[in-house]
Amino acid sequence: MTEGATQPATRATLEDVARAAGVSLATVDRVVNRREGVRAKTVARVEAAVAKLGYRADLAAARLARGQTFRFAFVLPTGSNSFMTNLTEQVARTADWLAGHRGFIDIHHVDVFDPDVLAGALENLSPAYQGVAVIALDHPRVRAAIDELVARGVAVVTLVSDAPSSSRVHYVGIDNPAAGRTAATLMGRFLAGREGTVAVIAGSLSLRDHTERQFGFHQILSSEYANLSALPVIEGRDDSNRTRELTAALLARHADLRGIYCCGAGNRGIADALEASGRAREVVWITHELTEHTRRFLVRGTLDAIINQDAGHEARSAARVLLAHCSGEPISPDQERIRIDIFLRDNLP
Amino acid sequence: MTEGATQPATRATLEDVARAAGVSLATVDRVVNRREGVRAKTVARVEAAVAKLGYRADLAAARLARGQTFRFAFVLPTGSNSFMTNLTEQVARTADWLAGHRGFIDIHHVDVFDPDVLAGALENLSPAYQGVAVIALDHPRVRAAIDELVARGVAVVTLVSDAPSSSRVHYVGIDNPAAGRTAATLMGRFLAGREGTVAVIAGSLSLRDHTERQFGFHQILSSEYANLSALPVIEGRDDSNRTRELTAALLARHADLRGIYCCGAGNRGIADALEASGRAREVVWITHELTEHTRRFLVRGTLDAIINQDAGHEARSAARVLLAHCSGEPISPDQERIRIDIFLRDNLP
DNA sequence: CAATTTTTGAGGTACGCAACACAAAATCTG
DNA sequence: CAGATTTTGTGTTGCGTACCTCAAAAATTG
Repeated sequence: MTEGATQPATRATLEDVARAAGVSLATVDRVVNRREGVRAKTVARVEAAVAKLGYRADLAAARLARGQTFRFAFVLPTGSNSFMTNLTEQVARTADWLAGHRGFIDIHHVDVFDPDVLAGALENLSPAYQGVAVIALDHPRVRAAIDELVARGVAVVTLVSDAPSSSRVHYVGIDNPAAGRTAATLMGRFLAGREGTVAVIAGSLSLRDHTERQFGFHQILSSEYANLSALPVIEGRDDSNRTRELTAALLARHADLRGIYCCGAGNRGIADALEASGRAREVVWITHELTEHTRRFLVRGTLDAIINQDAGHEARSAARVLLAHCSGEPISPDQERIRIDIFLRDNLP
Repeated sequence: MTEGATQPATRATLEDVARAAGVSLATVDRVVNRREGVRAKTVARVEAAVAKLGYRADLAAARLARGQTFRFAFVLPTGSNSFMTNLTEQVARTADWLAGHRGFIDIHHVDVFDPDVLAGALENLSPAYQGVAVIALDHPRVRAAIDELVARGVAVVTLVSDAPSSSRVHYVGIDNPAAGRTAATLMGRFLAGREGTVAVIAGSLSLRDHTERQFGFHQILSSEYANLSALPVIEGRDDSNRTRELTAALLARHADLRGIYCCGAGNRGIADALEASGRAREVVWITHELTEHTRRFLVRGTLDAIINQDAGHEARSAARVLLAHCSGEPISPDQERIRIDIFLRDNLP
């Protein structure tokens, strides 16, 4: 049977509310926009009418009337790897979407790995921005720069990499320790009791996200998989040539190497070394970020799993959060939570 | 250095375009809304001005001026399991959001497992709806009902369960065969070479999504994991009591049972039986849908992995697709693709 | 060149709300 | 009860676009 919760066919306007409450439009306006000078009794009457008619402000009309426009700056790394390239493109697409909603995004490219350069860029941002999204570094100067922006009334969200001790209003990105733990569980279960060593390759241990991932990874590996022992973390600087050599050396030195967890970039180097060694099939390799390269390695079977964060979601979420913050609307945490995606060969998008 | 792609501080309006092109507002309107009666030469001039100024219609203003409102019907199952309850809630939340964008959602509860009832419900839907989202059944009568709606100019999207041979404009849901393959790969890898049998429990094989999942599961299991042999599929009718008994019987009969893949509901019964048998730790159990129950089983270690589809995403996506379709806007396939989530204990949201 | 058709311009209204000014009414104060 | 104060009503304008009418201008035709 089709028993539906049928709603009124047409939306109630402010005028309808005014009529229903027996007050004027101005009073309703005062109530819904929480302005002063209305008796509590009247407020109650208006709110009752709002509830009764199910009045909801027409966001389109409200934004039009307010006539506000928003300018946001996205501070992203220069050059860089496939993930960052993709993120930049997703931000550009988001900008395109925002343009239809009275919002503008400027993309600023900065060397985000240098705290001074990054902090300087944040300090010199035009005061025209109501919001800033930045791939942060958890460094005192950067933190100070963020805090100053926030103090100036600018909404700041950190993107992909957080600065938790700063006063940013929101972090858009994954829980990195949890991502590391996820990788460790996959590694442990895929190796199912076999004994041997596992290597961890990070970009740089001065990057908070890489550190957190390897922390989570070690945590689970050591507590749950006694059969596996982790080798000291190697820093590959997110560079393929360097990771190629490091991986080749690893494979040569450790005959009992069972797994590689790469919590940064430089995957092409790892793939080359693994495939050259002839041990690609037996060594379980888990890495981060779905790119055209890692996709290929996964399909080919060299790579066993990808832990991913969806750059498109991150870009859109950052824009939504900034927009909501600037226009005083609430955000739904559910929708803005960035998930830790696991990709196997079978569930690739 | 902060070299940014700085955009104009304020958006260009139709008037700006008119001025730049040296024509009147009416002409610009004719061009941007593709009305007739404008010389090709003039069209080109206006379009050049649009491009030069980077004009983008203000969606808020456009929608306001058009004054259209949209009514959508969501046809969901009556009563039912945790997943459907959650989906219903997410649809309600989406309705709340849509209300701010001149859209209304009515939720109709129907026994979607009965093709005649479902088809009847679709046939009797009020003609006031511009769009319908339905958890479909791939059955001739249902297909015909969908086709008729589409023929009447109603946008129809299938939700969670598809009717691919119908003329629905979009399917919002996961790739079920791929989900089954994903489960099989996890099963195969978690069992890592051990020999034995694997059971598959479906709700009903007349449900397309369940069939597709078990198809994908068997496909990978038989081709890649010769060490594991699948038992005949069991139909648990998504009922916990029934699955409890069936699982208990399975465990009693098959000492070499290594894994259980449940591609439907009834998980509480499986958990009970597994835990009662004392073999919860050694048997790899993989199931679908993250609910409060499956979350608990996963954390406890009884359950090894959850294949999930995000009900919130699905609800929002369906609404966005319907809205876009009705207002002639394009959709971005990227954003509307529903992912096959894998949840381990470590990456639970 | 006149008559006809096509193209363009000018101008208006409406959408629902925000924001403001000012007057009128109600309430409170001394 | 007069005066001061608070609360409410009336009215206006503008946001950027859609859509409409009617007239003016330009191009095309016979």
